[in-house]
Parts: sequence; structure tokens; C-alpha cells
Amino acid sequence: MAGNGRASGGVEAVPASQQGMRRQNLAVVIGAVAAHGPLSRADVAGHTGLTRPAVSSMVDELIGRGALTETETAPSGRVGRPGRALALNDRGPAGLGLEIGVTHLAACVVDLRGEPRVWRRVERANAGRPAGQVLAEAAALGAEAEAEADALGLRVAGRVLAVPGVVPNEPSGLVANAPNLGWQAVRPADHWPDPDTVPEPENEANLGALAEQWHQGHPAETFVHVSAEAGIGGALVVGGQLFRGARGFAGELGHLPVHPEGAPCACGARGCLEQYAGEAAVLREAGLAHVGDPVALLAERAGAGDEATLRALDRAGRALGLALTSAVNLIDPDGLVLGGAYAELADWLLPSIRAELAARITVRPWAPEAVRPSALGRRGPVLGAAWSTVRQIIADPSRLQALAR
Amino acid sequence: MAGNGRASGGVEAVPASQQGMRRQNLAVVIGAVAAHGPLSRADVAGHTGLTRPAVSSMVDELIGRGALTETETAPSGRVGRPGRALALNDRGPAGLGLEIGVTHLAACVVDLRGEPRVWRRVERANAGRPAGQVLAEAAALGAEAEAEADALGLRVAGRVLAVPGVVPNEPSGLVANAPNLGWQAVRPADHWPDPDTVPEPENEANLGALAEQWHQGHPAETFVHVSAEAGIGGALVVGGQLFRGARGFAGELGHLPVHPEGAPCACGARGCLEQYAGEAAVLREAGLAHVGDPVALLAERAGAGDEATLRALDRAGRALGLALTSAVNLIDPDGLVLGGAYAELADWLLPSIRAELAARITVRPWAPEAVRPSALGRRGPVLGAAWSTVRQIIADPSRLQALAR
DNA sequence: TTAATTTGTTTTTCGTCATTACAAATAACC
DNA sequence: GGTTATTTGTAATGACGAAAAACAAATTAA
Repeated sequence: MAGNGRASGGVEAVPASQQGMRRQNLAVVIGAVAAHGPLSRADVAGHTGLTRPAVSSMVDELIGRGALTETETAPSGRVGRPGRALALNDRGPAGLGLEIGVTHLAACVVDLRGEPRVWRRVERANAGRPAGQVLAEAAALGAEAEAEADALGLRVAGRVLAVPGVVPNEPSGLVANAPNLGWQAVRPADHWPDPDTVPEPENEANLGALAEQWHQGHPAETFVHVSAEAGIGGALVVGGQLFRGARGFAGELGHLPVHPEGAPCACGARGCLEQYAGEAAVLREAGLAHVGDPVALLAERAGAGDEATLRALDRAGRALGLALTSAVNLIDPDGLVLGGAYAELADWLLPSIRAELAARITVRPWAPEAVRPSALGRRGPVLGAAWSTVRQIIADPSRLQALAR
Repeated sequence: MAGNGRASGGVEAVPASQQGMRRQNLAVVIGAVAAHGPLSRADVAGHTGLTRPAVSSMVDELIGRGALTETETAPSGRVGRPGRALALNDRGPAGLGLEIGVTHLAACVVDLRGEPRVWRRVERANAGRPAGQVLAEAAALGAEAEAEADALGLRVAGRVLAVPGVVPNEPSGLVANAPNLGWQAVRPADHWPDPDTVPEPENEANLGALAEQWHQGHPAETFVHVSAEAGIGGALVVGGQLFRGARGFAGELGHLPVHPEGAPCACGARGCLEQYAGEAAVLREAGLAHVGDPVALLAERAGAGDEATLRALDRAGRALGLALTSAVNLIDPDGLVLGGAYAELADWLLPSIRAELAARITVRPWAPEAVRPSALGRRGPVLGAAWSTVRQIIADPSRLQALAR
């Protein structure tokens, strides 16, 4: 599930038990294999500090649950009995990621190694359509993907749905508001055809941020992820964990006041970032109509040197730089990541963003390269949704059912 | 120590051991006593889910380490054998808090219950004096306080020093920059007379925020603490833990850009919050000279209805409101706390802060009462410094030496 | 072929908590 | 006042999991 990093709720520390110890050590073992490629039991013992017998016992259990497999033993060339290589099972538990975008639906299944094994993507104009209809189509796409995964020997163990909207901490499972889809207080579970495959919804910017984090492989990074798809989404990752804030609204920087007395915004305030760096604002400033794929259009015009487009992107970059200055002052992150559509426009946005940050961040160390485009771009949210399940399994494999086979 | 909440560093999960289980359960037991007043062993078992024998065993150990004591058993009035009340020891381990301010030094010793038992405060013009001299005087004050604590049967187990400056995560023990004192890269350990009593430095706004948190007793709150003492300090508390950011600069909102094209700031940027809500800026705007206790002067003038002062405070409040709008959008906190000098000026700052927030936070739930003045005001930092040690002991009592008596 | 080395498993030991049983201390009841 | 019910704290026993020690298996080096 994508619920990592939620407020820990009750503060009463829970007593430690022997079962808890076992659970944590199972996670340590599978975590070592996940982090350092194929390892023998002895290697795992060396990496983790557990003894070889303890590792052996847990490996047995993890194999029984389908999480690990013994693979072909590569000749090591070293003296002594060769170890038997352990790896994450590529025919075991898997994660299903679903995405509902304004103009498309997507699904993706990843195996325990994180490798995408099934892809589905269809264009659909979802804005304004009844939520039930859209969700039914997403469910159908997910069922197709699951069937294909099944044929590959994969067993989907969790489902997460990326939506371009706000998903509050409480009550869970609710999409409170997705303006670009026209959704208000939609609960996917209420419209899902099959109650056994209901996904957990999560904000797409949050999932994109997690995807970036896992893709880069810097495990404990703290960064701010900004993405654009119709609205402006933002997400905070702190020490490798999603930071959702007290109610789940953290990181939403579309309405940060960048020019306090500036243009009035639909939200009722003035000078919000969205009025300068939102898709609609940039298109307006560039003198372009909102048709087809507006991001591709902007990139094409900017690449061709169109003055108005370059000016619009420069203005957007400066506004983003201002908003990110606030973020850096408050959060002190390792880096800033431009995701979604911003990743595709990074060539034209980065210079003004970096210039603005360099001019305004003066009392602490700051390197322009700390701002970087996302490596995943628009695929981030689906991948993040699918990876969420897999990461959760690796963080606590004790929840896996033992294989019935 | 004040190092709670630092980036967890190595991400390799550590294996769970039986000693670790014991350590955690010791913390659970003492935590239950700390949270719910005097309890019998059976009460603790009920609160924690541990069994009575397990609790008994751990209570024995905690008494041996001086953390708990059996107190007078109050007649319960209920049937059955009466329990023997356990409480935090008020003659055991203690925390020493030290503070170096621009115009004063302070020291404070708290017992395990968190009760302040020794207070010291002297006025000193510390700005611009050699750091070694100031630190030597702080050490002397601390030694006095420790001697007095010793006479009360207290045993100082940790020392934390609040400074009005930046304390980065790495290298630890370093005050990188304290502009109001004129310090640059000062390491208290290098100037401390007695190597056995060297304190760990920490930013005073961070400690003030922790103090507020513990004083209120809302354990897992997420809030932003803003304080003023010469500069503007800020701190983030997330789920009850200090959030220091990747390098230790998190929460520093003095240079948040509130009016991007506004007044130039000493930092090199334009329109920083400090230019509108900093002490110097407010005094200038109010037409007052910087003499004696400027905060008291401002409060007196404002209370007397002085127009220029009221205008200056209103302007400061609106700027703070703008900066806090960014903080709310990014962090989604439970609340905002005005600390330090701002707490004493809250009557005149709060209206404009709240108005600005109400006008600008539109896309999420927000209540004006979420902004509140600190209950501790200027005593927050010393108390936070002293409490840090005590909280750390309660979070992990296994580190306590067994009593030699 | 033998020795050295490394791996993985088996056996034993140890530490921790849970369960059960029991003694001690009190209130309620007759 | 004595008996019973109830609750507390401790002692004895058991279960579980990891550590330590011992050992069998598989490889390289000599």
C-alpha cells in the first residue's frame, strides 16, 4: 500500500515480542537480497550481522512464502564450498499499479525485483465523465493486466491507484477532490466491480516522487518533487518515506503565494504559483490553444525558438524557482525533482529555476545541480503505484501468505 | 541529546535481537509511567499489553538504574490487594539545559518527571565577545547549577546548549554560524573547561519547539514553530520529532521570500521575511531605537495604542502570515506556534497573521485557532534543552548506568 | 589424494517473554 | 471476627527465537 509515512497515530510505543523480532529479521534478510543483488546465505549473514543459522531459517521461510528463490549458482572462483545464490522471486508476489489520468488510463504489473512485466495504456478523455464509468474501465484494464501477469506466474498481492487529486489521511480510501477529473468525494471501492481487487487510491504526485526515489536507488534521500499534469502537484519524500502531513495535503505547492499581490486565482487567493506555472497559464502566456497534447506542443514550439513560448516558460521557471526557494528554506532537502510534464520541459525551465534559487538561497549551501528532472517522467505515477506494493512486501514479508503449492 | 529526528543515515535495517527487545520494552514500561502518572505494576501491564511478570522484571531493572521509585501507596478504595505505586524518580537522573542568548546566559536542571528543580539566569551582553569567554561563563553557570542539583540528589546525565545559531547535522557538535553573537564555526567542546561536562549544542528555535511540544502533552503533533530573538528562527516538529532536514537547516524561515521584488536583505536576496517581521525591521517601522529590551518596549507602545507601533506590528503579522501560508501549503501541519518574542507580541500579531492565512489557504481545511502563541515564551529554549536529555532517557532507559549505591 | 577453506545445517545454549500457579493484602459479606 | 472474593506481585515452568558450537558437504590448492 502507499500508506508509508502516515502520521504514526497513537504514540504509545508497542511492546516488542519475539514474533516482532522474527518479522523484522525476515525484512532484514529480504532487504539485503533486494539491495545487494544475488547473495548466498553466508553473504546475507555478513551483510546483516545475523548468524548463518538464523539466516538459513529465515530464508527457508521466505522461499516458502514465494519471496525468494535459489537461482543458478555462478562459479565464484574462490576457495571453499560455493554458496547457493538467492534472489528475489520473479515468479512470485507482484504489485499492480493503476493510473487514472485526465486523458488516459494505465496499468502496470511489476515483480518483486521491481521489474515491469506487464504494461497497458489507453487514451481516454476522463474529465467530466461519471466517476463510476471511469473506475469500471480502470478495473477492466487492471483485470486484463492481472490475467497477463498470471500467465507469467505472477501473483498480484496489492493494488494501488494513482489519481490526480487529493487523498486525505482520514478517512482512508477516499479521493476527496480531483478537480481535473471533476471528482468530489469519490470512493473507488464503491464503484469497483470486483470487491477482491479494490485498489488503494493515492495522489499521483506522491507516487511519482516515490517512483523517482526508488528508481534512483538513493535510499534515504529527502527531496521535493514537483509535477505538472493539468494542476500542479507536489510531494515530499523525507528520508526515503513519503511525508503526507497531518491530513495528507503536504507538498501541495500549487497555491503557494509567489507574488502576493499578483493575479487572482480560482482558489480565491492572489498570486498562486498555479497562475504562473500551471499548464493553463503557460499556454495562455505563450498564446497557444489547449488542444491535443499541450506539453508536446510547448516543447515543440520552444525547441523551434518561438519567442512567446520561451518567454512563458521562463516566467514559469522563475515562479517555480520562487516557490522552491520557500521549500528549500523550510525543508532543507537534498534535492528538487521536476516530474511529470515539467520533466519534458526541463531544458527551458531549469535555467530560470536555477537562477532564481541561486539568487535567493544565500544563507545555506546550495548547488544548482540539486534541481534535476525526473528520470521517469510521465511513467512515474503508475510505476510508483506498482512499486508501492512490492516495497511494502520487502519492508514486511511476514504478511505474505505461504504458497499453497 | 537533541539529536532526535536526524536523518536516519544508513538505510540498512538493523537486525532485531533479544537485547533490542528488552531495550524497547524497558522504554515501553517507563514510557507508560511517564505518560499516565503513578501506576502499579499491574496498571503498567494493562496499559502496555505486557504481562505482569514481564513488567515486574523490567521495573526491577529500572529501579536499579534509578529511573523509577516506589512511592507511597495511595489507598485505591477498590477491592483486592493494593498495588505499589511507581513513579519517575525525582532524585535520580536529570537533564541540564544551558542557553547562550544575545543578552543573557541561563541554566536549568530538570528531574526525570520534567520538573525544573534548579534555575539560573544572568544578564550578559554576549554579542561580539570572544566565544571562548562566553562559553567559559556558560560552563561556570552550568557547574553552579549542577552543584545545586547534586545537593537535591539529582545526577545530571546529559547536557544540551541552546544557541541562537545554525547547528548543522554534520559534523556534529558545531555551531556553524550565529550572526547575532558574531560566531562562525565555533565548537563548544574546544572551549569548555571540563571535558566531562561538554554540552551538545542545538538551535534555540528547535529546542523551543520541542519544549512547546512536551509542555502541551500532545505527543504526535506536527507543527511549525516561529520564534524571534534578534533573527527569526523556525523549527519543524513532525509527529513529535524534530525535523532537521538533510543538513540541519530545516525550518529556517527568516529568508523566505514574502515580497519577491521587495526590500533588499542583508543576505543578498530581496523581500525576505526578516525585512518585514525581524526585530530590527519592526523597530525601524515603529520609529523606535534599539535600546534595553526592545520587545518589552514594543509591547508597551502597542498596549498604549501607539499608531506607528501598531502599524509596524500589523505589517509584520501580514508578512508572517504570508510565510506561514507557504509553510502550511508545504507541510500541512496540525498547528502553528508563535514562540520567543512573538509570543509576547501575539495580541497584536495574531489578528493579521490569521487574516492573511484565512484569505490565502483556500483549498484545504484550515481553522484560525490553529495559530497559537507559545505557552513558554522566552523560557522555551532552556527548558527544551534540559528536557531533551530527560526525553532521551525515557525513550531508551537501557543506557543508564546502574546505580553504584 | 590430501589439506585448507568456505558453506549450510544440526545441536546445544541462552535470553526473553508468556503461561500457570501461588502467596500476600485488601474489601465485602455473613 | 472470620470467611470469601478479588486483586497484586512473584515464582516456576514452558515456548520461541537467536547465538554459539559442532559438523557435514563442496569446492580449490597443493
